[in-house]
Amino acid sequence: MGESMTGFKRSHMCCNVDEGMIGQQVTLMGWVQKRRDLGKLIFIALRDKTGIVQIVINGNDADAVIFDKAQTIRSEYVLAVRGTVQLRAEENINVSMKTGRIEVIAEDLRILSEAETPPFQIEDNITVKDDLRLKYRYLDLRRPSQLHNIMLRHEVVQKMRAFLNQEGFLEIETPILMKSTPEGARDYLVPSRVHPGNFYALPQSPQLFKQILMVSGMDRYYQIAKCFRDEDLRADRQPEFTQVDMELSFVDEEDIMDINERMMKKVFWELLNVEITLPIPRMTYQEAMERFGSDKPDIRFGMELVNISDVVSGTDFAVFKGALEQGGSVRAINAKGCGNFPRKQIDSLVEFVKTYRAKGLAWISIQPDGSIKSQIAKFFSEETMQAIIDKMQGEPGDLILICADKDKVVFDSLGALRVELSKRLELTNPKDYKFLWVTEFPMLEWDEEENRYVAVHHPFTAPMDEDLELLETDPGKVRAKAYDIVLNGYELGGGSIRIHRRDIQQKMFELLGFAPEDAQERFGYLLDAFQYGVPPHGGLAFGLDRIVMLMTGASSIRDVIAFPKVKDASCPMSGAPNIVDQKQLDELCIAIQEIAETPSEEA
RNA sequence: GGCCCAGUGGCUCAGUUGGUUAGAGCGCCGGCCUGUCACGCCGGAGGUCGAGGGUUCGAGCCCCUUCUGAGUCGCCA
Repeated sequence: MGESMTGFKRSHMCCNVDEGMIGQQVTLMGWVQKRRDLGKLIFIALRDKTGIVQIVINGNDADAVIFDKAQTIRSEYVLAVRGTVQLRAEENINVSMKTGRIEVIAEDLRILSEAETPPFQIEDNITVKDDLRLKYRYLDLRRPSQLHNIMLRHEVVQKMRAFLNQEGFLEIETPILMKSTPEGARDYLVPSRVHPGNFYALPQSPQLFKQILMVSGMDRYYQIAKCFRDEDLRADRQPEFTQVDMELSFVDEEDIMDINERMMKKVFWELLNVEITLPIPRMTYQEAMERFGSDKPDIRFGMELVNISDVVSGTDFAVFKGALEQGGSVRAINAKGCGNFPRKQIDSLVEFVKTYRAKGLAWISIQPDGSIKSQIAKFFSEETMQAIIDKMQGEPGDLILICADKDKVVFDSLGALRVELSKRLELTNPKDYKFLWVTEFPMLEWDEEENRYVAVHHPFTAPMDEDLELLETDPGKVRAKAYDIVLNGYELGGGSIRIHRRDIQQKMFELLGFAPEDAQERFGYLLDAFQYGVPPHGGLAFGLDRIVMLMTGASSIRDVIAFPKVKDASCPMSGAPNIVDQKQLDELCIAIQEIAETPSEEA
């Protein structure tokens, strides 16, 4: 059992003890990182959130009770230590420790809490499986790298708050229990006890509320907003995540991009010492797709897509011909210096693009002597092969990878392929931060399943003024006043200028296939608000988790969230979600259907 | 739901063509040690090889089923 800390009051954090305090008495509290027992001399590395300091218990000098107690200490015990700061002898200095020039000679010691041996060692550079780490997340968070991530996240939020406050924003909370508007991602539902059979939804974003705040005249709003989406997880996607959400009145796209890039510049400079040159480059959606096959391109490396449809337009080669006849395209990337890839590796690239529904991948390998190896050479004349190589600026040692299909498949496949190649070839440096604005997103996208247009962003996104006429004639071609901020291949945030004209909003609902009463039922409170004087407005929301992930170099947003969920959206530590009492269900008038049992042994 | 990878002491892994008693490092426990800091030295404990079935004289290894986890596609206005 632990001892009381009565009579002990912490005077310093472990790493705040320094050379200026030689001879001074300090009281430290923390966890035992390590006990090194040399017999009559015991060293204890004591750790708190600031780091580690060395405690010394000398068998000749120390009180026998203290020394005996020190011998029982194990890793992760919680201690209170009172002692005197001492300069280490020259030969005992540990230059790799912040406190390596000093140590604390223990005069009194309390074991505040004993500890079981942890299931994994509390130190960096361990490779423990994620589910074990997350089951014992409180231990995992003791590791310096995880602690650092959480601390940096805190700093990022503070910097952003400070910046936005200075720019005249108000931080305002919006409801967590809100109205479900089934459009887009699945909602998490919360049953209402007072209204049996009725449900709240957890917000996928505070979108409508923040627009209404603009109608209220709040002028500039932000919120560190928890958002919820009941969709499958990814390394960069959690069912609950945090957005730095903002909305501004009387602004256009330029104003919003300006404020946000200045905020990013400040955060990266003050926290990482990374200089971001403004303005952040911009690229239209169209250009991003054509050049990188992605609306969130990683522009740290080249290997851009090239359309070679014209070069192969006269071909009889069925794969290319078929793609072109169906309105698709033939595009390629030049994997510089990959001409020496063995067949097995090329085959794995072919398999890779099949994930993206490409039927295959044609390749041309240019040997060091300039000769050509290609599985499609037999279908083309030498002149055509050479024309392809010329267009791809192929040189000896290069590997040209060609995909022919519908544009979407070609873009998805080659876009993902260039990223995959950059990983295999280690072309990118995670400390290299290349921001990009992607602009002029299409406003609508045809949904084959639902047989109607759906909003690419959301139904309140304003069309570009020059495309207004297209709303009537060719809605699929209308571009939106929408913009995404992209960093190293990740969508960090996105936003838009909103529709504030009633006629355009109605047209939009019409195109999306909402009957007027439908729109009123779902979004009526916003439309009502819009009848009472709505300022032109727009906004943006950042994925805080992703920003911090990229800033820390973590490979998953789980590493920058204190208590993340795992792939099946459960929490390995707390065990959520769980089955609830029948009594709770009864109170909510909820009946659970028979859940199909997994075929148990002899059911 | 699809594809793919993984599952062997507490942790991370090795384990040959299917062949004796399944190994290593770290951790843990005990002993020794007054300048360690990845302490050192000596000794020790610890395994249903994810689970079930099959093939075989013999399975950690081969086959089938299944569970768990990771990544990804679908999905994510």
